[in-house]
This record gives sequence, structure tokens and C-alpha cells, in this order.
Amino acid sequence: MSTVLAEAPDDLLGAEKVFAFFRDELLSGRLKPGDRLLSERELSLRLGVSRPVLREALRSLSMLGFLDILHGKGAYVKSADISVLTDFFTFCLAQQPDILDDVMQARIAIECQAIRLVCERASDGDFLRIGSKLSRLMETINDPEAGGEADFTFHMAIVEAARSPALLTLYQAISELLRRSHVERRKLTVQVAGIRDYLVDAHREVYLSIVARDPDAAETRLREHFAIGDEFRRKSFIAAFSKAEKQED
Amino acid sequence: MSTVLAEAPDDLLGAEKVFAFFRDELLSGRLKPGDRLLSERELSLRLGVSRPVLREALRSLSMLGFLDILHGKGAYVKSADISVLTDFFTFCLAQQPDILDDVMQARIAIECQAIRLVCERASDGDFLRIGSKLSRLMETINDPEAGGEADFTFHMAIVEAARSPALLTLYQAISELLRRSHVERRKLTVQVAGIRDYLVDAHREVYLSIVARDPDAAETRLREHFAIGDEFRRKSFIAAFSKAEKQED
DNA sequence: TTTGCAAAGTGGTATGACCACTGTAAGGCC
DNA sequence: GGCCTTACAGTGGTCATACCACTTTGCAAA
Repeated sequence: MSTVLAEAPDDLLGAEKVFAFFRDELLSGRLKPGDRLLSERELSLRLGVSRPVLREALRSLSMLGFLDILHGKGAYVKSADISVLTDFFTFCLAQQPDILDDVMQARIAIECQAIRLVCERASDGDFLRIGSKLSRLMETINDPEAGGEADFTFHMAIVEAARSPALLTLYQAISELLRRSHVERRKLTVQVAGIRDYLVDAHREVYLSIVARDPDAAETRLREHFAIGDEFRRKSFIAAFSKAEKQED
Repeated sequence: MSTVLAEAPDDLLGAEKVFAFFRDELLSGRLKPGDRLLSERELSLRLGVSRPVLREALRSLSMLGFLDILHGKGAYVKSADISVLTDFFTFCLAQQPDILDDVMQARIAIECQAIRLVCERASDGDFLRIGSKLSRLMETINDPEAGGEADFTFHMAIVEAARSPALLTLYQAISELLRRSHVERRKLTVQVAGIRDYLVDAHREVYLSIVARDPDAAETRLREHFAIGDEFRRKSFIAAFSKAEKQED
């Protein structure tokens, strides 16, 4: 527990030095999730910095989600939480207009690879889980809000079934933006003729390709789904400007 | 018994209060990138907290990339930087063994989509840039360290040429892990027979497919490249255990 | 006018003290 | 003896002050 710690580098400034120290401790595995840190007073002595400076670093690590600081008990190493990332992405990409369109590229990238992995790795339980999301999608086909949500969870279930932490992490990082994107698209295209039948068919075909464990077919279906989705989206723009009376809302 | 803090309408604790304050200021637009903050002494007075507590919040925001703090000058609002994501993923690496293998899935996902976009969107200047990386790759083919680095920059150039902020953001987020992965793989496979010729040929074919603006061919070449790369990697394991005397360096 | 230096303002750090919360162990009560 | 209460020690949370290091500014001297 209280083994001697590595010497902190002296060429860095105080708080940076402390931050670098904990990064190394975490990367090297000397600090694992669940471990309890030494007290602030003890650490500040060992690292040769004052307590306020040490606290600046600890607070920063806490904000990044790597530390759980409990009043009166101590500071504990926490396994990194993705929610920090999603907040960050949402905040950071929100400043950029039209980002919702571009996020679609990331979505296509992740899902196309994920669906290939699903065909290789998924279990029957995974198939069941994805199937239940498909059912939910069909049930809510008339409600843009719930339907968009169901659409999102269907695709999320696919990425989860890929059993790739890295893919899932990236997907979760943009999940908040994707959720919005789904609902927004549903609202846009809800009045386009044939959209409901198409949505159900497209998702069912994707699902069947997965269960058939055919990677190429699955990716092709998925890419078609995305492409035709864009098509419907364009149609909705055309419809909006050609007949204004449809905008009764 | 405890004295009431009439000045603070917020019932939050000190540091949290400061953090919430800046979050609101940023989200509401009252603070814009480039703005200069009041001095620490001034802010600590106005917010009713001590300077160390204020500094904890400022340092956290700085670590998250929202502030640029300059010694002797002041603190400036910065538009969110992606570099913090790299740190975040690097931290995540420590907690999950064998993540380097799995990150490969994310790499394949992003690059396969990126290369399709490149075929559609890239300019001649992009082709030139990617080509120069290819030249560098061929020059350094005998040096695992520099070669791995050149390999990495070649692929990075492709993702950049895709002109998709979201894809580039995700790629940069895992770039530090990818860089290590490249070099590590080079060191592993450097002694496998025919690896040098293969590497040059594979990258050249990918490049040619890009310049031909053939998305399907480009993605296929790229996937082949990844698959055969795995093949060479397996061969290196076999080689390592069948003739131990080769492990001299 | 140009140059050099000192002062003011800023962030960076250190120190010591005190408050608030938690867990524990000693003590008193039943 | 067993249970409850209480006091204490350890921890994070906060504060005030002083001083150091860096940057800019402006004044004064050459």
C-alpha cells in the first residue's frame, strides 16, 4: 500500500509535475481503480509541493473522472467514466454548426465496422437483445420522439454486441449527439410518403443479415440504410418547400 | 451553530459553485473564446471564495481545455481542444489490458470510412500531402522506430484528407494509442521475411486507389492491408518461438 | 529618440490555521 | 455483559497571508 513512490520529475512546474506523476502511476499500473490515495498532507510532503497545489491536481483528476474524492474518507482511484467524454464532446462540438451532419460520418464508420464484428462474435443472447430493440422500433414507428429513441437503441445494441471496448467507447462519446440526430431526422422525415414501411424493412433486413452472420451483406444493408435515409431527408426538404400546406404541425 | 453565508445565493459548495458559475457563463455565451478573465484575486472576491479554491476550479477548466492560463498575463477562454481527449484515452488504456489490440478495430472503422470520403472529397493538394507521407514511409522502411512513425503519419494524412471534423476528432482521440501500436507492430514484424516489400506495396496500392478515386477498391485494399498485417504479426509470434536465436537485439 | 530599468499587475507557490465530515474506540448507561 | 453515546483522530474543504516568478508598462537617463 504505502510503498515508496517514484521520484517526480523536477523539470516540470508544480501542478503539472503532480499531474504527470499520477499519469505515470496510472499508466504503469502502480495505481489501480479502487486504490486509496495517501492523504493530501502526506502526498504533498512526498511530492514536494504544497497542499493547495496538490489539491489543484487532484481536483482536476476528479473533474476528468479518474478520482473519487470523499469528504472525510479519502481519495480513491475510479475507473474512467465515459459520461465525462460525452459531456465534453457535446459541449465542444456544439460550438460547431452543422456538426450533426458530420457526426453521421463517424456513426457510419463505427457501425459498419461494428456490424462486421457482430457477425463474427455475437452470441444468441446478443441476437435476442438486438431483436427486442427491433420490435420496439416497429411498435413506436408512428411516434417521432419514441421512434427516434428506439432507432438509436437498436443501433447502440449492435455496437454493444460487437464486443469491442474501443468502438463502444467512441460510439458512447458521440451518443448524445447521435440521439439528437435520430430524433431530429425522424421529425423531419415523418411525413414523407412510405417512410414508415421503409424504416421497418431496412432495419429488419439489417437484422436478418446479422443473424445470418454475413458481414459483407450486413455492411452493405447498413450502408444502403444510411444512404436511403439521406435520400428521405432530402425529400423532406423538397416537400417542405413545394407544398406549404403540409406544414400544419 | 455555523454562520450563514448570506452573500452566496447558491447552496453549492465552494469549488463546485465556481465551476458551475463558469459553466453557465460559457454556455450562455457571456464568456466567449478569446475573452480574458478577471484576475484571480478579483474573481475570488466577487465569487466569495478564497483564491486557492478559485484556482482549483480554474486549473480544472484549464485541464479540460477550456482555459488558457498564462503566467504573468492572465487566463483566457479557449475553444475546447481535442488534445485533452488524447490524454483521456491514454488514461483509459491503463485500466484495460490488451486495449492496443482492440483499438485496432476503431482504427479500421475510422480509416475505412475516411478513405471513402477521401475518394469523394480530396483535392490534388491532399493527394500530394498523402504522397509525401508515402515517400517518407518508403525511405524509412528499415527503421522500426521512424518507419512506424511514418506509417502512422501516412494514415493520419488520409483521415485528414477526408475533411470530416468528427472522424478526425475521434482519430486524434486515439492517436497516441495508434502511434504506439504502429511502432510496436513494426518492431515485432521487422524480422519477418518479405515484410518490407509487402509494406511498401500495400501502402502504394492503397494510395493508387485513392488517387483513382475508387472508394470500393480503396476500402478493400485498406482492409486487406489490415488483415495481412495481422497475418505478419502472427508469423512474428511463430518465428519468435521457433528460433530463439533470432532474438538477439 | 532610444535604451534600460524599476514598478505594478498577474499567475504560481508555500504556510499555517481552522472547519466539516467520517470512522473508531473509549466510556457511560441500562 | 451488552448496547448506546460520546470523544477523538484522521481526512478532505476552506481560508488568509505572504512571498516568488513572469510580463507589461512607463518613466527616466543616455
